[in-house]
Formats: sequence, structure tokens, C-alpha cells
Amino acid sequence: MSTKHRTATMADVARRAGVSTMTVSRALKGDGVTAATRARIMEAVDALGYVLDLSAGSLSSKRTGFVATILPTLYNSNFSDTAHGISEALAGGGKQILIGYTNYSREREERLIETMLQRRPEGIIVTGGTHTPRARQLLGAAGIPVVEMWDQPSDPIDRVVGFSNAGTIEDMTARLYLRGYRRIAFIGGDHPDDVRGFARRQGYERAAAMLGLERTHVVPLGPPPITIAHGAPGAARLLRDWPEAEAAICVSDPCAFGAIMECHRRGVSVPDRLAVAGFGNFELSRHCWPSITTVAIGCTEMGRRSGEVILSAIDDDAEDTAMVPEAIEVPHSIIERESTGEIGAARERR
Amino acid sequence: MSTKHRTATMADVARRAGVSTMTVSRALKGDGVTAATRARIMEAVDALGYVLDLSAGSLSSKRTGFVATILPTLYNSNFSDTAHGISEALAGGGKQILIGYTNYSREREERLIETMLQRRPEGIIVTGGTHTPRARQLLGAAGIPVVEMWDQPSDPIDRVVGFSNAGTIEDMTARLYLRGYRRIAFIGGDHPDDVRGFARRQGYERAAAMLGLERTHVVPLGPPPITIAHGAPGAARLLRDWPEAEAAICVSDPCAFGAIMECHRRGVSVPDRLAVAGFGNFELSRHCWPSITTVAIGCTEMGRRSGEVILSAIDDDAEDTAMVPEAIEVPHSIIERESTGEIGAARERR
DNA sequence: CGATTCTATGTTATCGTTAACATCAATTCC
DNA sequence: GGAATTGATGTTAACGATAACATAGAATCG
Repeated sequence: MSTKHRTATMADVARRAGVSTMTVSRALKGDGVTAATRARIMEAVDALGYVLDLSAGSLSSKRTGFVATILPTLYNSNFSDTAHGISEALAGGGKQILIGYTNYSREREERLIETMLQRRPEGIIVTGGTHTPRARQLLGAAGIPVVEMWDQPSDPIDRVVGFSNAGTIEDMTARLYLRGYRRIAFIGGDHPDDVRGFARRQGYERAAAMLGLERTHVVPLGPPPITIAHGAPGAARLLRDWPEAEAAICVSDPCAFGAIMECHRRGVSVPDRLAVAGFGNFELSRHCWPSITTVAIGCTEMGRRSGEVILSAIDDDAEDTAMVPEAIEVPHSIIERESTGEIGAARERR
Repeated sequence: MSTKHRTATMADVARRAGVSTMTVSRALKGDGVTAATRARIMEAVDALGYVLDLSAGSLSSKRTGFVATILPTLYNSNFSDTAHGISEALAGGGKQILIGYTNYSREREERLIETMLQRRPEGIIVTGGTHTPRARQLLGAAGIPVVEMWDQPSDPIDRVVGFSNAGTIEDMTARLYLRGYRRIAFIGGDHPDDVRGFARRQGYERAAAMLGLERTHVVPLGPPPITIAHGAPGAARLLRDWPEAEAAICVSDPCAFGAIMECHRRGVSVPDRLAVAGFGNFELSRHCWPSITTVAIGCTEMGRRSGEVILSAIDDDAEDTAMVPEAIEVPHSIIERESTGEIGAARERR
């Protein structure tokens, strides 16, 4: 397209406006410049089609305006919500998000961190608190604020914006207990790569022990990602291996949805014959039938908070206020819907 | 963290390894360097914890390694799939994706393009073919390859990787006609901001005209994003305003899902009393009950292709081969599932 | 074996912007 | 009214890497 123009540079603009490049630079960032001068500069900018070059700017100012963000995947709406939240918060602070996906692999995470640090981000947000030793080392040595989100690491690198995955499912288990359920199973959370699913399963087991449940039962689903497609075989295996189970807590909502669909298919009534609960409060769960009892986490909100924490950490750093960063706990809540009921009520209905 | 080290620079590495910075630079990119030299350099890199600075590199080499990508939102899994595909393709070519969201606003798109061009991306991928005049002008003047995806603009800026949204729904309408449906409605696609939904609705109307359907009926849903939540009221209004309707084509799968749930709630049998079809082949649609007839687009594939097209365009540009870029059409297919049937069959069953 | 081609490495000069400091005129103040 | 302050603008020197060209020794060839 168009004449083989060498793209205009700030010097070109300066020349045309009859000022120095510094004045152009100031005018473009809204620093103190006379209205008249600014007008002349803007005219030149438009005439030349000048676009500021931030890679040059960052080199000089040592501020790239990037915040790196590492997520397992975008296929899971919980994570894309988080990405959205981060992106929004950063836009408010004039920063640009730099996204990478690990596909649930710690090795990929390590490589990703290495690559992204080459862009000299001013902060970095990672998912979870489990990293390779080298990844930890890279993050620590980078000299920039780090936020670990979606978890509550016992040994955090720096800032944390998360919640206890185990805790949420402990609560869910207790809630079902309160509703009269005693034979409660868990579907998923068996694979160590599924760090958060693993923690949720542990929460289930911990709660079961504390509540004195006679039996626990975990249906393994293998490595992440766990999708709707995993729910059906999960339910099928549960019904086969523990037909007396009264309730199944699934590692996530999509999985719960798949499980419920399988129950439909087999004429197993939900929740009368088997109650089903999920995790994540996916949009789906509110609208399907029966609607799904779930753990709600403000994913977008968690992203927004993470972004804000990074932004303020970046500013603090400028002031060299090495204050101890507190860990922010994102609240969660159990949302009871149609897919679970009360054991007494269920018996009456029968 | 740690001693107030000035972060190591390439010159530090060079000094320690007893070579020039050029040799370090070469070693790091895998250019011809003796094994012995490379080993010494790597030792220095490790010892100093050196991390290459790409912002400096890009300034010098005038290649940033960025490809800007502009999407309406990540909340829609079709788009996050596309983002994933692009990201994958770019990673293969050693480029980094730079993502931005418009929230379906053309003004935001314009601002986003402006911001992203400041990062000097080597290519840019945008969603759709409808832009503000200034956005078009910016894209044209940027002097980098542009891909418009998810559509088939009549007046493309540069490359295109897309499909005809109208065409897919034309096909869907024809398919339903073939199955005996004559009273077919469309839910959504009424708002001009929903560019692709709008086109789909037009496809419905075009097909209706060509097939000689006696009546068309559009249930308006307002501005995007259209979610599951919109489907229920959509279905409700259709059942009220055109109770004789035999089939409803929804602007997207989530909307179709919501509509079906509303039918469940009202005891309206799907597909016997009302057939429902969607668009996008969301995971949900394959697994819900009844499973949803839909238009399948390879979203991840479309992203991957877009990424590949950009990569090869970037290379071509280097060779200055100003070949006419062809528009790539992404294939689509109608997947018939349980939510639609045949009118004859339906009548027998009643 | 001398001429030629590689190959590994070094030197120099930017790339386009901004930080830091300098200057000068216009205000403000006692 | 002169000193002190403020605000707009200019000058100079990086920022950290790489392109382009230069060089010298090793490998190849007829």
C-alpha cells in the first residue's frame, strides 16, 4: 500500500512543528506544553501520519508498560474471565497485557516465563503457586512484582490474590452434609497436573474425615483439561462402582453438567437419586436443567484485583516502599440450585 | 529481591566471556559460533542471570516479533478458541501475540488499533470487516500485513481468513426446509453492533425469500454480547408472537441453549413442537439434551490459519513480493442433532 | 601450493525515544 | 522593584541491542 514512505519519526514531527523532539514527546504525553505549540505539533502528527514508537520509548524510559500474564488455557471460561478482568484493570493503568498459555504444563510455564521476561514486563501474574524450581528462580530474580492468583500457596513468591481450592470444596461437602447427604463421592481431581482440581479433591477428603463420613470415593478422570465430555463417563463409573452414592461433587461445572446429562440418559433422577454439585459457577450452570449447585468465585473480579495489585506494586516499587505484601483472599460462596436438594425431602418425594 | 544489582546487560556477558557483544548476540540466536565460545558465553549468561532484552533488540533490528490481535471479547468461547489458534500458530513462528478486546464497539476497536500500532507489530489480525474510517486508514497506512477474519468483507483491507456468516445461515435455513420445516423464525441478529449476527439474520431472510417461505419472523435481542440468558426470553417471545412457528434458528448456540431450556420449562417439546438450531458448535451443544443442531466453524483452525497467513505475509514482505493476497474461505458444515428433526416424522410422533 | 571461499569474530554506527540537566522568559512575592 | 519561583522549551547523552561492514585465519580447490 502507498508510496514507499519511510515511516515518520518524532524528529520529522519536531522539524515540521518547529520544536525539539522533547517538546513533541511532552505534547504527546500531555505534559506542560503551550496550547499553541501542542496544536502545531498535532497538526504535524496528523499530516505525517506519525505514530509513537513505544519500543523506542520503553528502551529509553525503562518502562515497557507490559504486564505478563500466564494462564493454563483460554478454553476454560473461568480463565478467560480472569484474563478479561486483568486486561480491564491494566487498561485503566495504561498497561498492556501480554498473555501466554501453559496448557497445564509446568515446563511450558517455565519456558513462557523465560520468553516473557525478555520483553521486560513491569510485573507478572501467574496462575497458581506450583512452579518448577527454575521458574521460581526466574520470577524471584526478575526484580518485578509477581502475583500468584487462583490459589493460596503456602510459600508465596510475592503477592497473592486467590482462594483456597481445598477450602471451597470442604465447604461444599459440609453443605451437602448439612442437607442430609452422607454418601458423597468426588469426580475428578486425581491428576497432579491438575493442581487446583487436586486441591479440591483434598478438600473433599479432609471434610469427609472431619465429618466422619464412613466412605469416600473418588472417580479419576486423568490429566486436565477436564471438559463436559469427561462428566458422562465419570457419572457412569460412579453409578457402577458405588450405586448407593447419594451425591457427587464434580471438580468443575462442565464436568458436573456432563455428569447430569449422563444421568438424564440413564433415567437417573437428579437430585432425587443422585445430587450433583460443581465448581466455578459457569454461565451454563445457572441456565441448564436442573440448574447446578456450585461454588462461585468472582473470576473476573479476581483478575481485576490481580491487575490492581500489580499496578499498585509497580507504583510502590517506584517509591521503593518495600512493604510486606499482604495476600488477598477472594471470597467464594456456595450457590445451591436444583441439582442438589435435601435427603429428607428427597425421601418424601419418592 | 536481593542485592540492588543493576540487571546484567549483554556487554557484561561479553566482558565476562571475553568476546564482543555481537558474538554474544549471535550465540543467543544460534548463529555460527564455535562450541567452545558458546559454552563460555552460556556460562557467563547463567552466572550473571542475564536475560535478553527484546525491546532493545527490536529497536535495533526493527522487528518486534509482535502480532496484534483484536477480538470482540474472550467471554465467547468461539473467540477464545480463535485466540488460542492464533497464539499457537504464532508461537511456531517465534512471534508473540498482543491481544485486545473491543467489547463489540467500533470506537474501542479504533482506539485499540491506535494503541497497538505504537508497539510496532509486524502484522495485525482483526475480527470482521466493519471498521471506522479512521481505523481503516490506520490499518492501511501501517505498512504491515492485515488479516480480517470471521467474515468475508466485500472490500477487504488486505488478507482475509473467514467465511460468510450469511451463507452459513442460508444453508441452515435450506437444511430445515429440506427436513420439511416451513414456518421458520430467527432469534437475534437485529442489532447493527452485532455485525456477524446481523449478517446471519440477513442470510435467513435471503434464504426465506429464495425458498418462497410465506412468512419470516425475527425476535430481536438487542446489542451484543448475546448469551445463554437471552435465549429464554427470546423463545418466550417467539412462542407468544408466532405460536405456529415450527423451527427457530438462533444467532448462536448459547442463545439456542437458553431457548431450549425455556421450552423445557414450558413443556414445549424440542424438536417435536419447536425445532431449535444454533450457530458455532459450542462444546455445550454436543452434550446437552437435546443436543443442538448447529453450524460448525473451525474456530481454532481459523485462528491458526490467520496466524499462518500473517507469518507468511511477514516473510513475503521481507522479500517484497507484492503478490495479490487471496482470501481464504474457512469451510463450515451443518451438524444435525436432536434439537431438529423432520416435520413428517414429528407429525407421526404426535 | 597459491588463490579463493568460508567461517568465526570484531568494530562502528545507528534504531527512535526519553531522562536529566540547562536555559530563558514570565510570574509571583515581600 | 529586585529576588525567587515557576513553566515552557532546548541540548546532550544514554537505553541495550543488532545490522552492516571489516578482518583474519582455516578450509577448499584445481
